[in-house]
Amino acid sequence: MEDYNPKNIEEKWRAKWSDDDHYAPNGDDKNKKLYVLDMFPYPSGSGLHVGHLEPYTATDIYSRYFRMRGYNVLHPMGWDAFGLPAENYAIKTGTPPQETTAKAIDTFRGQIQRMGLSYDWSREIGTHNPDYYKWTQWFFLLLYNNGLAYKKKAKVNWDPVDQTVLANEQVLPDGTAERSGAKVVQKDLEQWFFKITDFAEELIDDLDSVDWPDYTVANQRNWIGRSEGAEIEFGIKKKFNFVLLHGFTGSPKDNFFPWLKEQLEAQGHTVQMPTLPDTNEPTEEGQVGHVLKTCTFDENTILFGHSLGSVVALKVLEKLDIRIAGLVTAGGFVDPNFADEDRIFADKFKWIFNFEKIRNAAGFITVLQGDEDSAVSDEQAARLAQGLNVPVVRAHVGEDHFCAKEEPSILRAVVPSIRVFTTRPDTLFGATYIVLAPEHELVEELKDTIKNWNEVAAYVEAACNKTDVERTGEDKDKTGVKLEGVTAINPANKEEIPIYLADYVLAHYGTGAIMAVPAHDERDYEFAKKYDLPIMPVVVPTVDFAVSYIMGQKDISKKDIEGIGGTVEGVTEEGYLMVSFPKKNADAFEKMIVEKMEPGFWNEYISDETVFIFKHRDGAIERLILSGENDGKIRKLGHQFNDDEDTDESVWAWLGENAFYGQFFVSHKEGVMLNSGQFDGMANGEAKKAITEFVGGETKTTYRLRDWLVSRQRYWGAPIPIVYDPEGIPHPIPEEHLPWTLPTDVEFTPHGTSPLGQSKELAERTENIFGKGWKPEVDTMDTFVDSSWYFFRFTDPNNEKEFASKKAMKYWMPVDLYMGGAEHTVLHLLYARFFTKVLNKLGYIDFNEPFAALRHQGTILGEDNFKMSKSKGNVINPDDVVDAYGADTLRVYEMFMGPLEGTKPWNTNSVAGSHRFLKRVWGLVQKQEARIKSQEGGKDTASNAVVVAQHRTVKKITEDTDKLRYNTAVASFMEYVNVLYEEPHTKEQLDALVLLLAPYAPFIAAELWEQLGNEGAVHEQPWPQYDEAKTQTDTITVPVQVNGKLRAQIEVSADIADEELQQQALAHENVQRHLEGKEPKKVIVIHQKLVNIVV
RNA sequence: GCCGCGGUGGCGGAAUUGGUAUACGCUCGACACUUAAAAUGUCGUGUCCGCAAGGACUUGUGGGUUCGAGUCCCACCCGCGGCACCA
Repeated sequence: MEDYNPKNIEEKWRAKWSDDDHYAPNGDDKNKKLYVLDMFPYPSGSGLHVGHLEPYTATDIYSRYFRMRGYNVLHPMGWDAFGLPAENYAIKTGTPPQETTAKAIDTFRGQIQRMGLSYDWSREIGTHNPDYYKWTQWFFLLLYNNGLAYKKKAKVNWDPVDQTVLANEQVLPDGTAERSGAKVVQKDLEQWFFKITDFAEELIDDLDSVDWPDYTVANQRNWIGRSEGAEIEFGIKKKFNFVLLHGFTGSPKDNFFPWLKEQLEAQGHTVQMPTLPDTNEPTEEGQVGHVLKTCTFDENTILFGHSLGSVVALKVLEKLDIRIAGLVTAGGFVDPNFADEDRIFADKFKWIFNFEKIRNAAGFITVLQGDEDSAVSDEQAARLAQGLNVPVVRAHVGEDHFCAKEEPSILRAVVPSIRVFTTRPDTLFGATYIVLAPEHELVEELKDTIKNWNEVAAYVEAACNKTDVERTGEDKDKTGVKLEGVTAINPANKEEIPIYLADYVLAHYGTGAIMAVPAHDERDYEFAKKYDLPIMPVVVPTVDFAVSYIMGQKDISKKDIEGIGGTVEGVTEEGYLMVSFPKKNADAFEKMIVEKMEPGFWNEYISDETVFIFKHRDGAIERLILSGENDGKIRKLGHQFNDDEDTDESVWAWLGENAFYGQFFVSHKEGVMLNSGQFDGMANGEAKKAITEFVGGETKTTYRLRDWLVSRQRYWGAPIPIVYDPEGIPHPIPEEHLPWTLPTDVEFTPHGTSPLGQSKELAERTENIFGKGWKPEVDTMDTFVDSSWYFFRFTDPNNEKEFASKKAMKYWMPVDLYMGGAEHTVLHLLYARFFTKVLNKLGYIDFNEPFAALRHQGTILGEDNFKMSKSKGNVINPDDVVDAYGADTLRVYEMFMGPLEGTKPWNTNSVAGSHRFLKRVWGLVQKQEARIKSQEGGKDTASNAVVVAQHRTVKKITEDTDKLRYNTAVASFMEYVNVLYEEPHTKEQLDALVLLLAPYAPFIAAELWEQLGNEGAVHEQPWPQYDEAKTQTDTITVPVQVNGKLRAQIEVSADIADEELQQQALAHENVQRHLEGKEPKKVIVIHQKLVNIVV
């Protein structure tokens, strides 16, 4: 009888299983395919830790289990090999990342193979291999060619010491860099982005279709952050002096001109609308001269030109020696080359412009281009905009080339206004000021109008120099500055309201501007309090108010209120205590009032949501009750006892007078409109829509999600496949030049620019292929790009023509079980889903979500309950555990520790316990050999108990393995083995045990299967079956309760009738004793389960 | 603050769909084997009362529903994770 020696058997079987594709899928039955995937690791220099092994073992058990059930299982492994640690190591030591990475991968692979994990090594991939990143680059081009990758200037965190860009996560709350401790500055850099925001809606909606942990789905939703609301336009209170110039063959009576004039004059502006001379044969001198002669210009002038009128406008500005408020063009151009026909005026104008002069002569400039303009091409518009250094603004036109009688987009563009995004359009009447983000473009536009410009400019500069962290983190004390000399008009009530600049409004969210409603928004409230701005409640919460002055004998504290399930809603400035509590607690509430205050309190007026407002007032016995019904109406105050008091006060009058609204109104989002003109009395939910329509606003959904910045000023990543022509215009590298390889002639020490910039080879390569003066992009891609598509590659890893064939993806995808760390609940999963949606949209695949089911493993802590770390010295090295106990023990222990997703501490004693269990399994089989010998000729028998245990165990392990409940599965193994030690059994029970154990402890199972004299490999056997009938015992123990308390256990035949069971239960001695001679009122018999006798 | 998850012995954790709470393992104690230790085996191990039979209490706290609640409902407390001046 041999002792269990894991070292020997594990070596033996590992050698047998060592060929690359030992575990390659080999069937083609689509109905029985299973793709089981681990999040592939970053191969770090320090090797695998025990935490890696938990998910790997979990998916391995799952894969082996389904193989035994006849499934065609794809279970691959690879390396997320690009990344910072290897590069940082290179900076320190000069060792190229290629070398360290290759070494680390070998270590990882060796450790993984040692654990008996059944990966198909013929599909191994590494993201750093040119064969792989060729396709990463191909994906970049796919996005680029479909308008989903673009370059723009972005504000980034720059560490002046390390000379590199930092992620937001790497900047501490005090604005210093986590690593270097240097003060991080904001720097504008040209960066590449992926347009993930285009998919925000699907990324949220499709979460409904996946089997993922709740919190992962919630985190994704949270991150994407959908808000439904409206955009509303606020006019600026200022009288402008408009000069409107019509176009070629036009007149002020044509098109939208009369309408526009009427609209502007209605808003109080003055309008000059000259008839330009020789409209059918215009000349520059004639038209420009006429305008300069007949129109007056001042700093409040807004010059507008339609079509040729815009050319006239430009020429006029060239000649003006004062600065006007703004310039707007619609269908304008600076280039006489028309696609359709030549224009007669083409050589009557000089097509050279002094753009610099023009730009300086106008406060703001807007270039409008209608959709599909047949007269002016997009290119002409773009040239105009480029000269003026502004973006082209796309406008929906009423008719081609802005020729309708009404053109609202022009009206909007011509009058400076502020567009805000709000989720609470119902509170529009309560908007008492406007806040712009410091970066808001309007600030610059209004430069000439703002009286305190120096102060404003200083605030803007200070805000722009702050990092995001500084602006949003730590003390959120609100700061801001008022724009003097400019006010806005609330479009709902036409009130004039001030405009502030404050950094609590973020430029990149919504429109970068908000309407502030201090009565219904905490932040606005705080700001309003600080700057003494008016607060106007417009929604009264749908609750009843009961207002009471009570004789204050004892104080009611917050604790008293909460003790009876009430909520303290707030304290008014005058010291009133506002309280609400559920109606069912009314009695308790009254009791408290009586105890604390005075007798005879009432509760018949309390509804489900009643807010009480108390005021202690010595001697006063006055009660004011407002409403006994909650019907959404605003009630007048009434007096319960003191009829001589004034009863005409409105809720609002009372509340307003006491000015407690901050907290209370903000926390109640539902209610009835008030102070909102015609909308008074409407439910606020309805008012959202009604008020949006009333002011011509637009319903809008906004997302928190921002586009994905993929540029990294780093070496160890996939180079971005872009080159720049001598004018600096980016061009995609044609596919035939992929992989666009990472150069090796670089130094790793940071210089503040991307390491690729130093490469001579890369520069020469670029010029050789594209021509003199062409330059390569020197940034590499975020490593999250590499991992956003690797699961596709595994389905077809050696394909040289495509990233994966449609056939292979159709067969294998989506991933049936994806296992990995909870730290990836947001970024990696979001990016992978984004790539999948792009491929779906472009017709490469026909599914929408890459990972059908997802599970996370929890963290394994050190024995001291702290996270394992070198500095704490609590790291468990898996190699040591394997050396001491074998891989099977480590596998079984990690599965037995607790639920997969839980955080749990390592416990060396428990490892020994798992080892003991395997030794006991081993011992059973050794004894079996001896038993067979001693029983030669005799008869093998198994007890009933053992047969029942066998079938129950098969059932339980099958169910638990299906559901990845491995901890309870291992517990069942232990119970079964305990039974086998006590009861006579045959080889059948041992075979079942070894088969069940095969996915969990593959080495010992293989060895014992052989020792039991069975043919073939244990892992290729069919999964054992159980017989439901054999899971039942002949007799059962039924608990008997008296009044719900356990008083006896009776042993009865399993097929006993309920009546018989009841009789036996009643007959039991201890039961009789507890009945104390009384007749049972009721006896509850749960078939085969329980008897409860009620007396 | 908002969203999500959880709270059960000395520890990790079980408990079907409302039906014997504490399975399984660890720890600890006693015993057996041994010159001894390790290993192994047997028994015990929620708290309290009791020699025992038996009884009382117990799943974060307080209420509720039910013949019966760890499980369902209400309120609260605590812990973990995510987001956080996102209008």
